[in-house]
Amino acid sequence: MAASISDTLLDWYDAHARDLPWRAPPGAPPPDPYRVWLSEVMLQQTTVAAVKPYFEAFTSRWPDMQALAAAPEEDVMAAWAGLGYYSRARNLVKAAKAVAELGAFPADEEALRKLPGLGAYTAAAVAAIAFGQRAVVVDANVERVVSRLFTIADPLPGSRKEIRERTDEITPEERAGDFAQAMMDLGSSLCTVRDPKCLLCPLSHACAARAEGEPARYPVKAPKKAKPLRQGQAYWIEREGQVWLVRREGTGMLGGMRALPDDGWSARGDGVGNAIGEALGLVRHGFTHFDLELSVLRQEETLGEGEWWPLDRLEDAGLPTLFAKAARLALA
DNA sequence: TATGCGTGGAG
DNA sequence: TCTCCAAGCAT
Repeated sequence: MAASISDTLLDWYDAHARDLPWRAPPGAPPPDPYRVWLSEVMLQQTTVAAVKPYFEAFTSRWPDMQALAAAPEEDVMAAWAGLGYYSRARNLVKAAKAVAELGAFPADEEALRKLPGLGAYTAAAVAAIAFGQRAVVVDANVERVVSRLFTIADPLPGSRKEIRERTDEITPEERAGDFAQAMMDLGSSLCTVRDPKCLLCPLSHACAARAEGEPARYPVKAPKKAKPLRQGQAYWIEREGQVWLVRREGTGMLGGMRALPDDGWSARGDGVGNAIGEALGLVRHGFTHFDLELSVLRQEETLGEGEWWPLDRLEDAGLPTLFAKAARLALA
């Protein structure tokens, strides 16, 4: 009888696993759940290359859950600046406090799922990778690999139920964490979106899409909408080597992050855009669901509640990328 | 189920 | 330059 998909993949993983800062070698005892959790949250919709320096910075500054739970939220938000999806940082702080309160990291998928910021994927990944439990881990890599293995022709996201069932069928009872990481390594290195490298793939013999001849056709995806263009203004208010920064409120766009004052473009669609001032230039920035053209204007009077921030420490303010671009333009 | 939520790299 | 999209979650 031919080796199972999971056995074949685990053999491949034992030989080819990537060495990553948050990962234990194949077959080794599981790494610290705190590090697994932190890495998994950082990796949500974010590339390994982008995460690495943030993971090193966070684990140096806050080596364990207790340290993170004791950190002021604004420090964590500032340290997250540039990584995107800032609700992750807000939920990170909440989850750290909840775990500190519990006294220990929840050790099963159901309990993990209750922590803020842990959805179906992350709860399963932490349960499998940090606690050695069998869990069905489905991320975008797994969706792609499984769609190809079984030529699942229904478009995403409608095909998620079938993909999950198929993933469950091929997930082993032992080493489910290594299996999940192997699937993700396979998806990122060989079974890639555009140019799958089937000649190097350990699962090509079992792959229906490979047999069909056009594996890149999978997964089929529903067409996406065009992004609208919004326009807005931000204000550069400088005095005696300092700049006026506000902290954005709430859980919406860039919520909790330090920022330049603006005209409300994020909440209203387009901003009010009626301020007069020296035009410093235009910043273009793409968000997930719209593109923004932001005019940066010099103003003299402070706007809203905020704080004077020294220009020579502006790097430490933790400005999200949009406002970091605006500041760069103002200081050029 | 659909929408809001960032950013940087690949092709 | 432009389009796609990555170890998704919350509502």
